[in-house]
Amino acid sequence: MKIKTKDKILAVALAQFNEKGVEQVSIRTIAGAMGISAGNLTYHYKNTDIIIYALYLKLVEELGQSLEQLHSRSPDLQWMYEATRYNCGMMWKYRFLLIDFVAIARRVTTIRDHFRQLVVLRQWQIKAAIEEMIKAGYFEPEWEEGIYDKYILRMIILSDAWISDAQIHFDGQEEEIIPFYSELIISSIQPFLTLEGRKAYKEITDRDGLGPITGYPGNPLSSD
Amino acid sequence: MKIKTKDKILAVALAQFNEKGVEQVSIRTIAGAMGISAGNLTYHYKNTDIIIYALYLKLVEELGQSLEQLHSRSPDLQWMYEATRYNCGMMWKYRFLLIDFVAIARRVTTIRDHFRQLVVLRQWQIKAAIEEMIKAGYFEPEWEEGIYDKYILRMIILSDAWISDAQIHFDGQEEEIIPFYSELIISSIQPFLTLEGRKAYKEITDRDGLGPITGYPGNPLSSD
DNA sequence: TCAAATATAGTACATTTGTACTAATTATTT
DNA sequence: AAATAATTAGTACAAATGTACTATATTTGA
Repeated sequence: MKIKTKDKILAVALAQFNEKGVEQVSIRTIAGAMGISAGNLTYHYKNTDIIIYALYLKLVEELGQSLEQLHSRSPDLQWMYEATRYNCGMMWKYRFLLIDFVAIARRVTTIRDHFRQLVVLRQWQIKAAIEEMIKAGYFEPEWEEGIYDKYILRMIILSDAWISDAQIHFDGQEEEIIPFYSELIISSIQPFLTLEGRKAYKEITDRDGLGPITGYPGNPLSSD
Repeated sequence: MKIKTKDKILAVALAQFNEKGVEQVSIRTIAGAMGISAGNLTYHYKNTDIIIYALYLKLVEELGQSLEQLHSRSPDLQWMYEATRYNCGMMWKYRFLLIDFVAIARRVTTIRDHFRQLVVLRQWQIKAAIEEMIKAGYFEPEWEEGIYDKYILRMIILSDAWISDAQIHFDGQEEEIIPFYSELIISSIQPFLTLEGRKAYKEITDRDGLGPITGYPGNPLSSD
């Protein structure tokens, strides 16, 4: 019983944050949607900042769990594909955090510091995976200093930014969004693949019915 | 005299938006910084939304001017480089718009619709430039359907997202930010270049002293 | 059971924000 | 110079927000 209310608050808050954005949600809107008093809500969470922080911790925890699972396997293309897909889903679940991240980081500085470390971790991880796959013959060896470092940075930025893009360019059709953008992110490895890498990549994408981009609304590149 | 106040309001508002974020700025904070009354400010701009919209129009106009200039030349690598550099500077000047874009688009729906069209335009433009450069032998011809379309989309997302990334990972050092990210964006063409393209690219970056990434704070990839 | 801890509702208050208005001042125009 | 328009200051108000507090109600544990 204890835990139930606290968890429900987080769930309702998450839904409201995602739908309306951080600034449009207050203790009172959450309490109102739950049918409890605002005074009661402050008993559990003093203000919205604390709720945001709690949700951030949940995201980090869930991402961490996926990392553990994936860490047990040796990284290959399939691994990269699954990891991206999974992370995109997770981020979409907590999308308000990424959409308003700068504003949130300004309000809750702990999140900013923590996130910085997270990014560093991700960089190491991807770097290791790529090196592995160069050895395995899927990725071209680095033909000039620093190209993979830059690529990793671009990929990480893209991994956080696609949600904002989706929020602006799609209206509503949730089911299409995650497949679309996870493919877009994954496809950034294409120009680095060897011939063998391309073959392996094609196998994976064919299996999942991926191909040229479609469904980007109002898009001249979109083949519809 | 007439115009002066209106323009100064926009200037002060821009500075405050960039520094504190959209939600922390009100008619009163702007008026306070200017030393005029809030009542006076509402005479010129009824509320902050209208100020935001005015600033958005200014950004669009300034970007349009750069497009015109660049349009008179035939697109080559040098052109792409300069365009990126210029656009980055412009976006940094109006960075609050991009940082809180989703929140702003929710508040001022006109901006959202307008921005969607803008993105479509940019896609066409880049697509045309790339086709040109494939013909010129700088870019590899498309070895699989759709790779350039996806690349363009990734590049556009990155072009809007780097500012948020900078806001989180850099503290203060403004001078470094624009060179750093404009190079990061430009470098995304590297894996698509032919041998000849690589040579041309190297010439450009060498001239400007660009190379492997440095200066990304707390970065394992950063060579310091 | 019955005291203590936990949870809930309700109220009140200081701040802030957009908005609307009035009155005064300054520029412009005829 | 007089009249008109444009600009500015100041005030007031309703709505919303975080915060703090009190008073019940409910659960828990000894």
